[in-house]
Amino acid sequence: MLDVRRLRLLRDLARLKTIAAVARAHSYSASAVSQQLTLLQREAGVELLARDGRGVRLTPAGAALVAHAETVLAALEAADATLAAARGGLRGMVRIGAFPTAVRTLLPAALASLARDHPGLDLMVSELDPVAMPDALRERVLDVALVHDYDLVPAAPDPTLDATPLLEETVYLAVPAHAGELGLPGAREADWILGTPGTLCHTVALRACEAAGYTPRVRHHVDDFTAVLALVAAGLGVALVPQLGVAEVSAAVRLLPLPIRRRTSTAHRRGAGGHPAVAACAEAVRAATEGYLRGLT
Amino acid sequence: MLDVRRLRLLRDLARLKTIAAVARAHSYSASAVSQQLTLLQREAGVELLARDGRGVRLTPAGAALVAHAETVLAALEAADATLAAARGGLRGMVRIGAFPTAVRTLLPAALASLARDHPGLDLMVSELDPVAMPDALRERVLDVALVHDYDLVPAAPDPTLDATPLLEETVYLAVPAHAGELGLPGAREADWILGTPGTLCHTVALRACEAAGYTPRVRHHVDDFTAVLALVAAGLGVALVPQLGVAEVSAAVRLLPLPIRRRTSTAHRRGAGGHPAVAACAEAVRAATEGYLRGLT
DNA sequence: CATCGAGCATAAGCTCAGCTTACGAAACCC
DNA sequence: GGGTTTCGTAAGCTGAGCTTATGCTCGATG
Repeated sequence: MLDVRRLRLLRDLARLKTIAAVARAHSYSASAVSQQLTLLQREAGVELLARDGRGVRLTPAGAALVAHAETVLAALEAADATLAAARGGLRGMVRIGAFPTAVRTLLPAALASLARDHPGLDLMVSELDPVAMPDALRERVLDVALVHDYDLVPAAPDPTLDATPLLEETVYLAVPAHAGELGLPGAREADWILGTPGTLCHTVALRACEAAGYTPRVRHHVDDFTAVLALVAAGLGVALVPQLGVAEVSAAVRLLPLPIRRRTSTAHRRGAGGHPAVAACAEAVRAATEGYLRGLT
Repeated sequence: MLDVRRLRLLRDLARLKTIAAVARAHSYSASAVSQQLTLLQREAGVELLARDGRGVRLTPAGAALVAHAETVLAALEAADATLAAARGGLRGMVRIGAFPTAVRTLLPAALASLARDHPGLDLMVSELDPVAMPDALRERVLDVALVHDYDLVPAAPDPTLDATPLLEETVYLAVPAHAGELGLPGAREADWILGTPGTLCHTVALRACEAAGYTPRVRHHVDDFTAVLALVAAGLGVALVPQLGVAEVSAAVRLLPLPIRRRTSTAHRRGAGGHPAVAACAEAVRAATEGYLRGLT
């Protein structure tokens, strides 16, 4: 019977593409991973990977085995979840990952209700950029995460994670109130305020401009939307801001709704949905979101 | 993450009831099994077993974990199956278990066609009593087995195995031609020819008589149905014989159909259904059965 | 009721799976 | 063509997990 630890390495290889990366993710030496994958191939009796340049790539058989590995690991995660339930339910550490805006808007109420209803839970919040969430979940650094999903960016459906939709917002183009231009095309010649490179916001803004037929002149790199809006109000540039990012609207800023939608979901490792603490967190965030949206209207 | 080897031990404990039996099944010392299960409990953080007299029993949490273990192990078996398919499909050893009658009637044609169509397969047939089949499958002594399922005996649906129905027969009461009695009640005073104790045939005959309101006077213990019919023809007693058991009917034997049905299925470990060799065997047996039945009418 | 055997747990010790570091080869980049 | 990255192999060490030995408890049996 196949060794599950090795299957996990193979699955991670499918995602991380290189043995060295898998080794880093598992805090192993690259040699150890290489050895274990070689042994897995011997067990399997088929070539699972082949050299490709100075790296490796999965053979079709390897990819097929990865699919099975996903189900095996999800089943193990589910087993863990029912054990956690048996262990007395809502106790222990839960690590929640959220993007900065959510930490300000959605999470406070959710955390308060969780702390009140389940005093046995040790909640830990990590502010993280959305792009880093999936990896953090998979590497078991996080248990629950708030993730984004734009139309513009390839949302790569992830077989190792389960996501349940939470809310959908419109994205605005924030421009100084006195500005004359309207909409994305009009911002072609404007100075742009983007997130720091590598963040999802950065990518989305680039893609949006690209779709409008130009590359923006990037002038500032700021992640915090309050700060971004302050810069816009000061007339220093334009920026993309999602609905959640505009808590109080300054009179010096005009918000032009764009046909870009931002969907937010709560995510967890597949199989961990049965974990009572995970389920409680997801539910608390959902309730807090509902409350927050009701408070806005 | 839970250790799969330990989960397997727990699952087998659920079936075999005692640590000692699990140890025997795995060719381990009882101590090793005990240690591993203790470690599994530590990993789980819940009591999974509790002492019960001089044995152990599963706690509810333990039973719940066993259910998850089943799905994990089935997924691993499925992974094995697709690897076998990738390995070039129909090569390697396949061990088939069948009851004696099937070995005579159904299997020859099936084996011939398998050997012809898939020369890479190494077929091994083991004659085994039906009651021993499930264990042999689980312990990986067999890959495919022909199993029985009477209305009379508790067919205990087995979550670790998959069975697909193959054929259904009537069971006859075989009596000497000159005998006057008719049906089961009339055989109350007769001498009975049964299988050796412990076999399924033995149990079924006892149950049938029990249902008719008496315990049979057992005179002979014979498993081979040809031999049984010879004894009946010689006037030495009566016996239960399934349809497959009566190849050629002697004039000295009268067959009275009973309202007892015997269903035969092909079975394999859950998840192994995708194994090309296993699938080919099951299909060959099915085709051979069809041919055999067509030859009878 | 005393004895015996079956089942389980713990202790102590040994072996091998699987990790590490060290090294070499091959491929991309400048 | 050096420098860097990636992978594989060799050699060696450590700990997980096996064994045997021992003791305890429970139930069956004469």
